[in-house]
Amino acid sequence: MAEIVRPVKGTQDYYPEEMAVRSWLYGRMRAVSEAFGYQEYDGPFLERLELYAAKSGEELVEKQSYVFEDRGGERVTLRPELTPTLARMVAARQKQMAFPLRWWSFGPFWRYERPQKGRSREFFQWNIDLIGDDSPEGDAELAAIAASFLRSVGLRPDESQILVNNRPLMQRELEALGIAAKQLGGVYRLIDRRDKLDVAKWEAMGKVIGLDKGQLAGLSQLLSDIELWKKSDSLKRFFDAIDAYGVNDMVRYAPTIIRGLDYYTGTVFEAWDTAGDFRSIFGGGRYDDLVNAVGGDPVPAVGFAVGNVVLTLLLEKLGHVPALGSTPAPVYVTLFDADSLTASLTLASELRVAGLNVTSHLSPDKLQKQFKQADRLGAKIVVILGPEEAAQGQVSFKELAGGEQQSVARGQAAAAIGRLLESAQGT
RNA sequence: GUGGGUGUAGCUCAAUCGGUAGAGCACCGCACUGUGACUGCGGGGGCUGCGGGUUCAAGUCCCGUCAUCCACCCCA
Repeated sequence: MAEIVRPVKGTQDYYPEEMAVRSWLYGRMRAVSEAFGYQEYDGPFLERLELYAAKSGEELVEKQSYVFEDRGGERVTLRPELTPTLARMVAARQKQMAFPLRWWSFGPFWRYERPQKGRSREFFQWNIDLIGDDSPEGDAELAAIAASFLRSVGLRPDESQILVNNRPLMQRELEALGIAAKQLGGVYRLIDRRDKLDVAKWEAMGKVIGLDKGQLAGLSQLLSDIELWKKSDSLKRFFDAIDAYGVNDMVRYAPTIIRGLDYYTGTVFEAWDTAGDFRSIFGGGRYDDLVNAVGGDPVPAVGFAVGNVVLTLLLEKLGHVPALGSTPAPVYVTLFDADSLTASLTLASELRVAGLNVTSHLSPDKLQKQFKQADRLGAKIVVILGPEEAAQGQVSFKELAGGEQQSVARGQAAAAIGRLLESAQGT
Protein backbone atom coordinates (compact mmCIF):
# COMPACT_ATOMS: atom_id res chain seq x y z
CA MET A 1 0.00 0.00 0.00
CA ALA A 2 1.27 3.44 -0.86
CA GLU A 3 2.16 5.70 2.00
CA ILE A 4 -0.55 8.14 3.05
CA VAL A 5 0.38 11.69 2.12
CA ARG A 6 1.10 13.62 5.29
CA PRO A 7 -0.96 16.68 6.15
CA VAL A 8 0.82 20.02 6.33
CA LYS A 9 2.54 20.56 9.67
CA GLY A 10 0.46 22.45 12.18
CA THR A 11 -2.86 21.85 10.44
CA GLN A 12 -5.75 19.93 11.92
CA ASP A 13 -8.14 17.47 10.31
CA TYR A 14 -11.67 18.00 11.50
CA TYR A 15 -13.29 14.56 11.52
CA PRO A 16 -17.05 14.70 12.21
CA GLU A 17 -16.50 14.55 15.99
CA GLU A 18 -14.10 17.50 15.95
CA MET A 19 -16.17 19.35 13.41
CA ALA A 20 -19.16 19.04 15.73
CA VAL A 21 -17.19 20.81 18.46
CA ARG A 22 -16.06 23.58 16.10
CA SER A 23 -19.60 24.09 14.86
CA TRP A 24 -20.89 24.18 18.40
CA LEU A 25 -18.39 26.91 19.29
CA TYR A 26 -19.36 28.81 16.15
CA GLY A 27 -22.99 28.60 17.25
CA ARG A 28 -22.20 30.01 20.70
CA MET A 29 -20.17 32.83 19.13
CA ARG A 30 -22.97 33.68 16.77
CA ALA A 31 -25.57 33.65 19.55
CA VAL A 32 -23.59 36.02 21.80
CA SER A 33 -22.65 38.30 18.91
CA GLU A 34 -26.25 38.64 17.81
CA ALA A 35 -27.48 39.10 21.38
CA PHE A 36 -25.42 42.30 21.49
CA GLY A 37 -26.51 43.46 18.04
CA TYR A 38 -23.41 42.55 16.03
CA GLN A 39 -23.46 41.68 12.31
CA GLU A 40 -21.46 38.93 10.68
CA TYR A 41 -18.91 39.76 7.97
CA ASP A 42 -15.73 38.29 6.51
CA GLY A 43 -12.75 39.37 4.45
CA PRO A 44 -10.48 37.55 2.02
CA PHE A 45 -8.09 34.90 3.34
CA LEU A 46 -5.39 36.37 1.12
CA GLU A 47 -4.15 39.92 1.60
CA ARG A 48 -1.30 42.04 0.30
CA LEU A 49 1.74 41.87 2.53
CA GLU A 50 1.79 45.65 2.87
CA LEU A 51 -1.51 45.65 4.73
CA TYR A 52 0.26 44.09 7.71
CA ALA A 53 3.47 46.01 7.25
CA ALA A 54 1.45 49.05 8.32
CA LYS A 55 0.71 48.16 11.89
CA SER A 56 0.96 44.59 13.19
CA GLY A 57 3.83 43.49 15.38
CA GLU A 58 7.07 43.03 13.51
CA GLU A 59 7.47 39.43 14.61
CA LEU A 60 3.98 38.56 13.42
CA VAL A 61 4.59 39.91 9.93
CA GLU A 62 8.25 39.20 9.33
CA LYS A 63 8.59 35.77 10.88
CA GLN A 64 5.16 34.27 11.40
CA SER A 65 3.26 35.02 8.24
CA TYR A 66 2.85 32.81 5.21
CA VAL A 67 4.09 35.07 2.42
CA PHE A 68 4.53 34.05 -1.19
CA GLU A 69 4.48 35.35 -4.68
CA ASP A 70 1.44 34.48 -6.77
CA ARG A 71 1.67 33.68 -10.46
CA GLY A 72 1.35 37.32 -11.36
CA GLY A 73 4.29 38.29 -9.18
CA GLU A 74 2.16 39.81 -6.42
CA ARG A 75 3.40 39.35 -2.84
CA VAL A 76 0.44 37.94 -0.94
CA THR A 77 -0.06 36.79 2.64
CA LEU A 78 -2.35 34.21 4.18
CA ARG A 79 -4.03 36.40 6.78
CA PRO A 80 -2.41 36.00 10.22
CA GLU A 81 -5.12 38.13 11.86
CA LEU A 82 -8.28 39.95 10.85
CA THR A 83 -7.99 43.41 12.36
CA PRO A 84 -5.98 45.02 9.51
CA THR A 85 -8.51 43.62 7.02
CA LEU A 86 -11.31 45.09 9.08
CA ALA A 87 -9.56 48.46 9.17
CA ARG A 88 -9.11 48.33 5.40
CA MET A 89 -12.77 47.46 4.80
CA VAL A 90 -13.92 50.26 7.08
CA ALA A 91 -11.57 52.78 5.49
CA ALA A 92 -12.84 51.88 2.02
CA ARG A 93 -16.49 52.68 2.83
CA GLN A 94 -15.98 55.07 5.66
CA LYS A 95 -17.96 57.91 4.09
CA GLN A 96 -21.11 55.89 3.52
CA MET A 97 -21.38 53.88 6.73
CA ALA A 98 -23.36 54.65 9.86
CA PHE A 99 -21.14 54.45 12.91
CA PRO A 100 -20.71 52.84 15.29
CA LEU A 101 -20.37 49.51 13.50
CA ARG A 102 -20.83 46.29 15.43
CA TRP A 103 -19.25 43.48 13.42
CA TRP A 104 -18.16 39.91 14.08
CA SER A 105 -16.50 37.14 12.08
CA PHE A 106 -15.29 33.55 12.40
CA GLY A 107 -12.78 31.94 10.09
CA PRO A 108 -9.34 30.44 9.46
CA PHE A 109 -5.99 32.14 10.03
CA TRP A 110 -2.39 31.07 9.46
CA ARG A 111 0.80 31.72 11.34
CA TYR A 112 4.09 30.04 10.58
CA GLU A 113 5.40 29.00 13.99
CA ARG A 114 6.44 25.85 15.79
CA PRO A 115 3.30 23.93 16.81
CA GLN A 116 2.91 23.25 20.52
CA LYS A 117 0.19 23.01 23.13
CA GLY A 118 -2.53 25.46 22.18
CA ARG A 119 -0.65 26.71 19.10
CA SER A 120 -1.01 25.53 15.54
CA ARG A 121 -0.19 26.96 12.13
CA GLU A 122 -3.76 26.94 10.93
CA PHE A 123 -6.47 27.85 13.39
CA PHE A 124 -9.89 29.43 13.63
CA GLN A 125 -10.65 32.69 15.28
CA TRP A 126 -13.69 34.63 16.39
CA ASN A 127 -13.22 38.38 15.91
CA ILE A 128 -15.66 40.94 17.24
CA ASP A 129 -15.27 44.71 17.06
CA LEU A 130 -17.05 47.93 17.90
CA ILE A 131 -15.93 50.60 15.46
CA GLY A 132 -16.63 54.31 15.81
CA ASP A 133 -17.16 54.50 19.55
CA ASP A 134 -14.49 55.82 21.89
CA SER A 135 -16.21 55.47 25.26
CA PRO A 136 -15.11 53.34 28.20
CA GLU A 137 -18.62 51.90 28.05
CA GLY A 138 -17.74 50.61 24.59
CA ASP A 139 -14.66 48.91 26.04
CA ALA A 140 -16.91 47.43 28.69
CA GLU A 141 -19.42 46.23 26.09
CA LEU A 142 -16.70 44.10 24.47
CA ALA A 143 -15.57 42.75 27.84
CA ALA A 144 -19.20 41.97 28.64
CA ILE A 145 -19.58 40.12 25.35
CA ALA A 146 -16.45 38.15 26.15
CA ALA A 147 -17.72 37.30 29.63
CA SER A 148 -21.13 36.30 28.26
CA PHE A 149 -19.44 34.03 25.77
CA LEU A 150 -17.27 32.35 28.40
CA ARG A 151 -20.40 31.75 30.44
CA SER A 152 -22.30 30.42 27.46
CA VAL A 153 -19.72 27.70 26.91
CA GLY A 154 -19.99 26.69 30.55
CA LEU A 155 -16.95 28.44 32.05
CA ARG A 156 -17.43 29.65 35.60
CA PRO A 157 -15.73 32.61 37.34
CA ASP A 158 -13.53 30.19 39.28
CA GLU A 159 -12.39 28.59 36.03
CA SER A 160 -11.73 31.60 33.86
CA GLN A 161 -11.22 35.33 34.35
CA ILE A 162 -10.94 38.35 32.09
CA LEU A 163 -8.05 40.59 33.16
CA VAL A 164 -8.07 44.26 32.23
CA ASN A 165 -5.56 47.07 32.12
CA ASN A 166 -5.13 50.41 30.36
CA ARG A 167 -2.09 51.42 28.37
CA PRO A 168 -2.28 55.22 28.87
CA LEU A 169 -2.56 54.64 32.61
CA MET A 170 0.52 52.43 32.59
CA GLN A 171 2.39 54.87 30.41
CA ARG A 172 1.70 57.74 32.84
CA GLU A 173 2.79 55.62 35.78
CA LEU A 174 5.96 54.48 34.05
CA GLU A 175 6.85 58.02 33.05
CA ALA A 176 6.41 59.02 36.68
CA LEU A 177 9.11 56.47 37.48
CA GLY A 178 11.42 58.28 35.08
CA ILE A 179 11.19 55.68 32.34
CA ALA A 180 11.82 57.19 28.93
CA ALA A 181 9.35 56.85 26.07
CA LYS A 182 11.79 54.86 23.98
CA GLN A 183 12.17 52.33 26.80
CA LEU A 184 8.44 51.62 26.91
CA GLY A 185 8.52 48.73 24.45
CA GLY A 186 11.11 46.89 26.49
CA VAL A 187 9.33 47.63 29.74
CA TYR A 188 6.04 46.35 28.33
CA ARG A 189 7.79 43.11 27.49
CA LEU A 190 9.21 43.01 31.00
CA ILE A 191 5.73 43.52 32.45
CA ASP A 192 4.46 40.67 30.31
CA ARG A 193 7.11 38.38 31.89
CA ARG A 194 6.13 39.28 35.44
CA ASP A 195 4.36 35.98 36.11
CA LYS A 196 6.62 33.84 33.96
CA LEU A 197 10.07 34.50 35.45
CA ASP A 198 11.32 34.18 39.01
CA VAL A 199 12.28 37.38 40.80
CA ALA A 200 16.03 37.19 40.18
CA LYS A 201 15.72 36.56 36.47
CA TRP A 202 13.05 39.19 36.15
CA GLU A 203 15.23 41.82 37.81
CA ALA A 204 18.18 40.80 35.66
CA MET A 205 16.05 41.34 32.57
CA GLY A 206 15.04 44.73 33.93
CA LYS A 207 18.65 45.77 34.29
CA VAL A 208 19.38 44.70 30.74
CA ILE A 209 16.79 47.13 29.38
CA GLY A 210 18.30 49.91 31.51
CA LEU A 211 16.17 50.17 34.63
CA ASP A 212 17.92 51.15 37.85
CA LYS A 213 17.18 49.69 41.25
CA GLY A 214 14.70 52.37 42.22
CA GLN A 215 12.80 52.02 38.96
CA LEU A 216 12.65 48.24 39.34
CA ALA A 217 11.30 48.57 42.86
CA GLY A 218 8.78 51.13 41.67
CA LEU A 219 7.72 48.89 38.81
CA SER A 220 7.32 45.91 41.13
CA GLN A 221 5.17 48.02 43.41
CA LEU A 222 3.12 49.17 40.43
CA LEU A 223 2.53 45.63 39.21
CA SER A 224 1.19 44.46 42.56
CA ASP A 225 -1.18 47.41 42.95
CA ILE A 226 -4.60 46.03 42.12
CA GLU A 227 -6.16 49.39 43.07
CA LEU A 228 -4.19 51.18 40.38
CA TRP A 229 -7.23 51.37 38.09
CA LYS A 230 -8.76 53.97 40.40
CA LYS A 231 -6.23 56.44 39.04
CA SER A 232 -7.80 56.12 35.59
CA ASP A 233 -11.11 57.84 34.87
CA SER A 234 -11.46 55.62 31.86
CA LEU A 235 -11.14 52.42 33.91
CA LYS A 236 -13.44 53.76 36.61
CA ARG A 237 -16.17 54.25 34.04
CA PHE A 238 -15.25 50.86 32.54
CA PHE A 239 -15.79 49.00 35.80
CA ASP A 240 -19.01 50.90 36.54
CA ALA A 241 -20.30 49.65 33.20
CA ILE A 242 -19.06 46.13 33.93
CA ASP A 243 -21.19 46.16 37.08
CA ALA A 244 -24.16 47.32 35.02
CA TYR A 245 -23.62 44.53 32.49
CA GLY A 246 -23.71 42.05 35.37
CA VAL A 247 -20.39 40.42 34.63
CA ASN A 248 -18.21 41.76 37.44
CA ASP A 249 -17.63 38.22 38.70
CA MET A 250 -15.61 37.47 35.59
CA VAL A 251 -13.82 40.75 34.88
CA ARG A 252 -11.15 42.27 37.09
CA TYR A 253 -8.22 44.65 37.02
CA ALA A 254 -4.69 43.25 36.55
CA PRO A 255 -1.70 45.60 36.23
CA THR A 256 0.43 42.96 34.49
CA ILE A 257 -1.79 42.80 31.39
CA ILE A 258 -0.24 44.90 28.63
CA ARG A 259 -0.55 42.97 25.29
CA GLY A 260 2.06 42.44 22.64
CA LEU A 261 0.64 43.90 19.45
CA ASP A 262 1.74 47.43 18.65
CA TYR A 263 -1.61 48.86 17.67
CA TYR A 264 -3.37 48.85 21.03
CA THR A 265 -3.87 52.39 22.33
CA GLY A 266 -6.18 52.19 25.35
CA THR A 267 -7.84 49.61 27.51
CA VAL A 268 -6.59 46.08 26.89
CA PHE A 269 -7.79 42.73 28.19
CA GLU A 270 -7.06 39.01 28.13
CA ALA A 271 -8.88 35.92 29.35
CA TRP A 272 -7.03 33.19 31.22
CA ASP A 273 -7.89 29.87 32.76
CA THR A 274 -7.50 30.31 36.49
CA ALA A 275 -5.70 26.98 36.86
CA GLY A 276 -2.93 28.35 34.65
CA ASP A 277 -2.69 25.21 32.48
CA PHE A 278 -2.86 27.08 29.20
CA ARG A 279 -1.80 30.29 27.56
CA SER A 280 -4.35 33.08 27.22
CA ILE A 281 -7.76 32.12 25.84
CA PHE A 282 -8.17 35.41 24.04
CA GLY A 283 -6.89 38.95 23.93
CA GLY A 284 -8.05 42.30 22.70
CA GLY A 285 -8.43 45.97 23.42
CA ARG A 286 -8.78 49.44 22.02
CA TYR A 287 -6.99 50.42 18.81
CA ASP A 288 -7.85 53.98 17.86
CA ASP A 289 -5.23 54.56 15.15
CA LEU A 290 -5.55 51.55 12.91
CA VAL A 291 -8.11 52.72 10.35
CA ASN A 292 -6.02 55.85 9.96
CA ALA A 293 -2.92 53.73 9.46
CA VAL A 294 -4.42 51.95 6.43
CA GLY A 295 -5.44 55.21 4.79
CA GLY A 296 -8.80 56.13 6.30
CA ASP A 297 -9.83 58.98 8.55
CA PRO A 298 -9.20 58.29 12.24
CA VAL A 299 -11.89 56.07 13.80
CA PRO A 300 -11.81 54.73 17.36
CA ALA A 301 -12.30 50.99 17.69
CA VAL A 302 -12.22 48.21 20.25
CA GLY A 303 -12.35 44.47 19.77
CA PHE A 304 -10.97 41.08 20.64
CA ALA A 305 -10.14 37.74 19.05
CA VAL A 306 -10.65 34.20 20.37
CA GLY A 307 -8.74 31.27 18.91
CA ASN A 308 -10.39 27.88 18.83
CA VAL A 309 -7.34 25.86 19.87
CA VAL A 310 -6.73 26.85 23.50
CA LEU A 311 -10.44 27.28 24.08
CA THR A 312 -11.20 23.75 22.90
CA LEU A 313 -8.38 22.25 24.99
CA LEU A 314 -9.63 24.06 28.09
CA LEU A 315 -13.28 23.12 27.57
CA GLU A 316 -12.32 19.49 27.01
CA LYS A 317 -10.17 19.45 30.13
CA LEU A 318 -12.99 20.88 32.24
CA GLY A 319 -15.62 18.62 30.67
CA HIS A 320 -17.65 21.50 29.28
CA VAL A 321 -17.92 20.21 25.72
CA PRO A 322 -21.44 18.80 25.48
CA ALA A 323 -22.11 15.34 24.11
CA LEU A 324 -22.65 16.44 20.54
CA GLY A 325 -24.78 14.42 18.22
CA SER A 326 -22.47 13.42 15.42
CA THR A 327 -25.55 11.42 14.40
CA PRO A 328 -26.11 11.86 10.71
CA ALA A 329 -29.75 10.83 11.07
CA PRO A 330 -31.85 9.41 13.88
CA VAL A 331 -33.69 6.97 11.59
CA TYR A 332 -31.95 4.02 9.91
CA VAL A 333 -33.76 2.04 7.22
CA THR A 334 -32.40 -1.48 6.78
CA LEU A 335 -32.30 -3.43 3.56
CA PHE A 336 -33.76 -6.89 4.04
CA ASP A 337 -32.40 -8.48 0.88
CA ALA A 338 -31.37 -7.59 -2.64
CA ASP A 339 -34.91 -7.95 -3.94
CA SER A 340 -36.30 -5.35 -1.58
CA LEU A 341 -33.83 -2.64 -2.55
CA THR A 342 -36.37 -0.54 -4.42
CA ALA A 343 -38.98 -0.96 -1.71
CA SER A 344 -36.55 0.09 1.03
CA LEU A 345 -35.25 3.10 -0.83
CA THR A 346 -38.81 4.17 -1.57
CA LEU A 347 -39.75 3.82 2.08
CA ALA A 348 -36.77 5.90 3.16
CA SER A 349 -37.75 8.50 0.63
CA GLU A 350 -41.31 8.64 1.97
CA LEU A 351 -40.01 9.15 5.48
CA ARG A 352 -37.78 12.02 4.31
CA VAL A 353 -40.68 13.67 2.51
CA ALA A 354 -42.52 13.48 5.85
CA GLY A 355 -39.70 15.49 7.38
CA LEU A 356 -37.52 12.82 8.98
CA ASN A 357 -33.75 12.52 8.62
CA VAL A 358 -33.08 9.03 7.34
CA THR A 359 -30.04 6.92 6.51
CA SER A 360 -30.52 4.05 4.05
CA HIS A 361 -28.49 0.86 4.28
CA LEU A 362 -27.42 0.13 0.72
CA SER A 363 -26.12 -3.45 0.68
CA PRO A 364 -28.06 -6.60 1.62
CA ASP A 365 -25.97 -7.47 4.68
CA LYS A 366 -27.16 -9.56 7.57
CA LEU A 367 -29.62 -7.65 9.71
CA GLN A 368 -27.25 -8.22 12.58
CA LYS A 369 -24.61 -6.20 10.83
CA GLN A 370 -27.08 -3.52 9.81
CA PHE A 371 -28.32 -3.10 13.36
CA LYS A 372 -24.76 -2.90 14.55
CA GLN A 373 -23.94 -0.17 12.10
CA ALA A 374 -27.06 1.76 12.99
CA ASP A 375 -26.13 1.56 16.65
CA ARG A 376 -22.56 2.66 16.01
CA LEU A 377 -23.70 5.63 14.03
CA GLY A 378 -25.93 6.68 16.89
CA ALA A 379 -29.25 6.15 15.14
CA LYS A 380 -32.28 6.14 17.42
CA ILE A 381 -34.70 4.04 15.41
CA VAL A 382 -34.12 1.17 13.01
CA VAL A 383 -36.76 0.47 10.38
CA ILE A 384 -37.36 -2.97 8.86
CA LEU A 385 -39.31 -3.72 5.72
CA GLY A 386 -39.11 -7.49 5.26
CA PRO A 387 -41.35 -10.07 3.56
CA GLU A 388 -43.66 -10.31 6.58
CA GLU A 389 -44.19 -6.57 6.72
CA ALA A 390 -44.57 -6.32 2.95
CA ALA A 391 -47.22 -9.04 2.94
CA GLN A 392 -49.29 -7.17 5.53
CA GLY A 393 -48.66 -3.68 4.20
CA GLN A 394 -46.78 -2.82 7.34
CA VAL A 395 -43.46 -1.43 8.50
CA SER A 396 -41.60 -2.49 11.67
CA PHE A 397 -39.38 -0.21 13.65
CA LYS A 398 -37.31 -0.66 16.77
CA GLU A 399 -36.17 1.94 19.23
CA LEU A 400 -32.56 1.07 19.98
CA ALA A 401 -32.33 2.60 23.44
CA GLY A 402 -35.44 0.87 24.83
CA GLY A 403 -35.26 -2.19 22.62
CA GLU A 404 -38.96 -2.15 21.90
CA GLN A 405 -40.20 -3.01 18.43
CA GLN A 406 -43.56 -2.37 16.86
CA SER A 407 -45.31 -2.57 13.51
CA VAL A 408 -47.69 -0.10 11.96
CA ALA A 409 -49.43 0.32 8.65
CA ARG A 410 -47.04 1.75 6.11
CA GLY A 411 -49.01 4.94 5.63
CA GLN A 412 -48.72 5.73 9.31
CA ALA A 413 -45.06 4.84 9.69
CA ALA A 414 -43.66 8.36 9.36
CA ALA A 415 -46.08 9.80 11.90
CA ALA A 416 -45.49 6.98 14.39
CA ILE A 417 -41.71 7.24 14.09
CA GLY A 418 -41.87 10.99 14.41
CA ARG A 419 -43.88 10.71 17.63
CA LEU A 420 -41.47 8.17 19.02
CA LEU A 421 -38.51 10.42 18.26
CA GLU A 422 -40.16 13.38 19.91
CA SER A 423 -40.96 11.48 23.08
CA ALA A 424 -37.43 10.11 23.14
CA GLN A 425 -36.07 13.62 22.86
CA GLY A 426 -38.19 14.78 25.75
CA THR A 427 -36.54 12.37 28.16
C1' G B 1 15.16 30.26 14.97
C1' U B 2 17.04 27.67 20.10
C1' G B 3 16.64 23.53 23.67
C1' G B 4 14.50 18.84 25.47
C1' G B 5 11.16 14.28 25.37
C1' U B 6 8.92 10.37 22.47
C1' G B 7 8.44 6.99 17.95
C1' U B 8 6.30 -1.00 18.94
C1' A B 9 -0.88 -3.80 15.90
C1' G B 10 -6.25 0.78 13.69
C1' C B 11 -6.02 3.18 19.11
C1' U B 12 -3.74 3.20 24.29
C1' C B 13 0.47 0.95 25.96
C1' A B 14 3.89 -3.49 27.79
C1' A B 15 8.38 -6.35 26.58
C1' U B 16 13.57 -7.78 33.01
C1' C B 17 20.59 -7.69 32.07
C1' G B 18 20.78 -7.10 24.56
C1' G B 19 18.26 -13.44 23.80
C1' U B 20 11.92 -16.21 19.21
C1' A B 21 7.33 -9.04 19.77
C1' G B 22 2.53 -9.12 23.85
C1' A B 23 -2.10 -7.11 26.41
C1' G B 24 -6.54 -4.17 26.60
C1' C B 25 -9.79 -1.70 23.39
C1' A B 26 -11.34 -1.77 18.26
C1' C B 27 -12.26 -5.00 13.96
C1' C B 28 -14.01 -9.87 11.78
C1' G B 29 -16.43 -14.73 12.60
C1' C B 30 -19.46 -18.22 15.47
C1' A B 31 -23.17 -19.22 19.52
C1' C B 32 -27.99 -16.43 16.86
C1' U B 33 -30.44 -18.23 8.62
C1' G B 34 -35.41 -11.57 10.86
C1' U B 35 -32.36 -7.72 15.30
C1' G B 36 -27.76 -3.62 17.87
C1' A B 37 -25.91 -2.31 22.69
C1' C B 38 -24.73 -6.94 27.15
C1' U B 39 -22.31 -12.34 27.48
C1' G B 40 -19.17 -16.67 25.89
C1' C B 41 -15.75 -18.83 22.38
C1' G B 42 -12.63 -18.24 18.19
C1' G B 43 -9.82 -15.32 14.34
C1' G B 44 -7.01 -11.84 11.44
C1' G B 45 -3.64 -8.43 12.11
C1' G B 46 3.69 -5.91 13.09
C1' C B 47 9.89 -3.81 7.82
C1' U B 48 9.27 -2.17 16.36
C1' G B 49 9.32 5.53 11.85
C1' C B 50 13.51 5.25 8.20
C1' G B 51 19.01 4.54 7.13
C1' G B 52 23.58 3.02 8.94
C1' G B 53 26.89 1.07 12.99
C1' U B 54 28.37 -2.24 17.36
C1' U B 55 27.29 -7.56 18.52
C1' C B 56 26.92 -14.61 17.86
C1' A B 57 22.26 -11.89 18.61
C1' A B 58 19.25 -5.08 18.57
C1' G B 59 12.36 -3.01 19.87
C1' U B 60 16.44 -2.50 23.58
C1' C B 61 23.16 0.21 22.80
C1' C B 62 25.63 4.18 19.28
C1' C B 63 25.32 7.77 14.98
C1' G B 64 22.31 10.10 11.40
C1' U B 65 17.56 11.33 9.51
C1' C B 66 12.30 12.10 9.45
C1' A B 67 7.89 12.69 12.25
C1' U B 68 5.57 14.18 16.57
C1' C B 69 5.02 16.41 21.41
C1' C B 70 6.78 19.99 25.11
C1' A B 71 9.38 24.53 26.50
C1' C B 72 11.67 29.29 24.86
C1' C B 73 10.72 33.44 21.25
C1' C B 74 5.94 35.37 19.73
C1' C B 75 0.91 35.07 20.12
C1' A B 76 -5.49 33.48 19.16
